[in-house]
Amino acid sequence: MSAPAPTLRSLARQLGLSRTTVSDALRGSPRVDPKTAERVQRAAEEAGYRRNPLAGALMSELRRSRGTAFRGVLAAVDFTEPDRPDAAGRFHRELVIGAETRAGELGFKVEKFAVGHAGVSVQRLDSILQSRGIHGVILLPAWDDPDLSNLDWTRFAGIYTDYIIERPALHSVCSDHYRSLLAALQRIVALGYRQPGLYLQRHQDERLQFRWSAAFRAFQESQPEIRAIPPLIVAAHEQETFARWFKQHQPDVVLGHHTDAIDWMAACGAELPGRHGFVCLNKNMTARPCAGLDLQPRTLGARGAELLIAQLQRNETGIPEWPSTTTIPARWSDGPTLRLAAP
Amino acid sequence: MSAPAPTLRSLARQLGLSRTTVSDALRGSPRVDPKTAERVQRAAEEAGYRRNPLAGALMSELRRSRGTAFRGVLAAVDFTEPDRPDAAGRFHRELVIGAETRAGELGFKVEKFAVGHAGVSVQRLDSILQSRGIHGVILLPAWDDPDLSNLDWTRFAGIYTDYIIERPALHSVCSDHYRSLLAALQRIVALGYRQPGLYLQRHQDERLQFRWSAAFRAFQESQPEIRAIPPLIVAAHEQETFARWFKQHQPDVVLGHHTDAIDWMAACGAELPGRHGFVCLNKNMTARPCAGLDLQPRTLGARGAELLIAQLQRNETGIPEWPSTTTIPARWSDGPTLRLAAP
DNA sequence: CGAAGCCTGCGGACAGTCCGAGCATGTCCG
DNA sequence: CGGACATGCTCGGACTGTCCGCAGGCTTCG
Repeated sequence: MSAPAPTLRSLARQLGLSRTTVSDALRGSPRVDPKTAERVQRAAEEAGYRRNPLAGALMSELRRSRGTAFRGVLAAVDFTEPDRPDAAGRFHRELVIGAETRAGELGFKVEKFAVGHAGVSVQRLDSILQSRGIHGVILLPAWDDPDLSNLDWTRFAGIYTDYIIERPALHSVCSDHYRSLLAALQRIVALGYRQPGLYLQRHQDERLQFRWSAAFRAFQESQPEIRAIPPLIVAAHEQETFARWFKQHQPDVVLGHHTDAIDWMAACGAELPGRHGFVCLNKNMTARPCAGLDLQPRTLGARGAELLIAQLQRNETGIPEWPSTTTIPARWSDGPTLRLAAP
Repeated sequence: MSAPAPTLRSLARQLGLSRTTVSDALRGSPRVDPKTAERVQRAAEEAGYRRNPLAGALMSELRRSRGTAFRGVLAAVDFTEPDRPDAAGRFHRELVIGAETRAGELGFKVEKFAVGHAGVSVQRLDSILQSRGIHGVILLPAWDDPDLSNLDWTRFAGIYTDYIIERPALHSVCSDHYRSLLAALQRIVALGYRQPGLYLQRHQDERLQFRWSAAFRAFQESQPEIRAIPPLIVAAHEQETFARWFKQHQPDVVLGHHTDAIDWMAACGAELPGRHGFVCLNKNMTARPCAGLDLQPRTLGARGAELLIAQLQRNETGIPEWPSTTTIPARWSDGPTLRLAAP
């Protein structure tokens, strides 16, 4: 019943062979005599031997790297684009810091590469990565649809730090915008606000397949005590459009990316953080202090590195059959544009 | 430049201590002299020592289980509940099959456990898992909120196959309901339908934080050529309620879980799959052939096992600081309740 | 007949952990 | 004061599976 589980060594003893030969035989190495191999395999099956997966993973990694200092390098690839907002730079830097830190803990290094507009071509990147022996690629978020299908993905494992997962469809990590906005609204209501308004640039909502506005409407629908205000979704930010919407619908709190709206609200007679409030939907994209959501780029970068390294350790490259998206909720952060307790 | 990476042994040699003492010191064991411990920690930091997580995972497992060697076992835990719909059984079985298959490829086995109502208590589960040396737990979806915070999570790594990630908040894998519904609607519109209607049980939408209805409304909002029909969201399925809604709003295609609705539509004079259509939102929960979404329980189970094993290989147990949700899109599946091309 | 090459199998080294053993020092009590 | 016992600290052994180098025996061929 409780016989000790068979190991390579016990099996070898029983067969009168060395553990090495048994190991080689079970993995089908050409170094062992086919007759011996078959004998070993039969004995292993009879004894119910199962190789320890942890030991296997450790040893193959150990012997392969042969004492060299670092075990692997990941590439962080940035698409330089002419029309990307400058503020995105900070978000990117934080993502990379998170990835670097976590990768370091797991024995990997991260190196940055720029592609497109102000960087190298995709072809060139391919050959650089090949010659450097880099097999893990972290793709930083791009403003427009990037296209990396030209990379020879049979040799790489990759991960996006964004929702956009086409061309090619790889695994990705990103914020859980939907859930985070619901949580933020619950918080806001707990603070006594009753007429939340959403203010977005159309491109930003479309990029996320309308997750911001969908969560907002779902919340309005599920909370009868809230007065439903139609979201203001614009092509470009303009004070006049905003002011018209604000005066017509009179939201007592506005959620949005564009922090200039704080001034525009004030210009319309709003009192922040007393009767009115402003919540920023991505605090990492603005330098202005305010309450809002921290989309946690560091944590995202860290989890991305983790997922990528797990793939490399399983020796998996290429485009996954079913790409998955791993999301992390945003962290709420208080600030001077919102009251701290219900009045 | 490329000095060999410092190991426990090299560090010990350099300090004139044994590898054991160094290991104990770095892990804060009370067995070492605090002065020695500090000396070791400083030296380790200086040398840039980083412990190999794979070796750590292997060794702690190996030495802890003494004899009954680690053979990589995961527990699939099912919450037996009196009020869960029977159809859920099939979804669960598929999840487990997916997990078993993928785990097998990675050298792990899966064993099933039942908790609650018709199974063991959480306390009992804890001691069973401990004594069996199992450290990876896959939590199958529950109809109501399960509570597993009584498990001693410092010793386990766990993953949910569901959105619900409270008590405690672990990582999870589940379908991307939001994105899948958007994709399904796009497909339906391409087939020429113009008045899609959504039919849900309230509990099912609430469980997913309204993701079904939110995606539906977001699609209506973004597609002006669609006639917006208010979703029918009921406490319990009743033909009369459905018929009233159907006759009033006249959807030409209905999306829902409850396949009886197909008969109810026909009773209202609908022609399937000609002028009208029905799309099932979870084909794995019904035996009736129809068009709809395959939420891919096998793929979910496989990815869950993968994520869990990656944690075990990093020797990570306990409740993660930032729980993440990994989602996989549903697969579209044609069927006899929907036309195959635009008329 | 000797050198070269192949086939087959073996031993060493490697990672970090845990337990029991061992040694030195301190304490207590007869 | 000395033996018994306790405590604090350190060390060595054993454990997992893999990979490379090495060695002994055999065959081949000039």
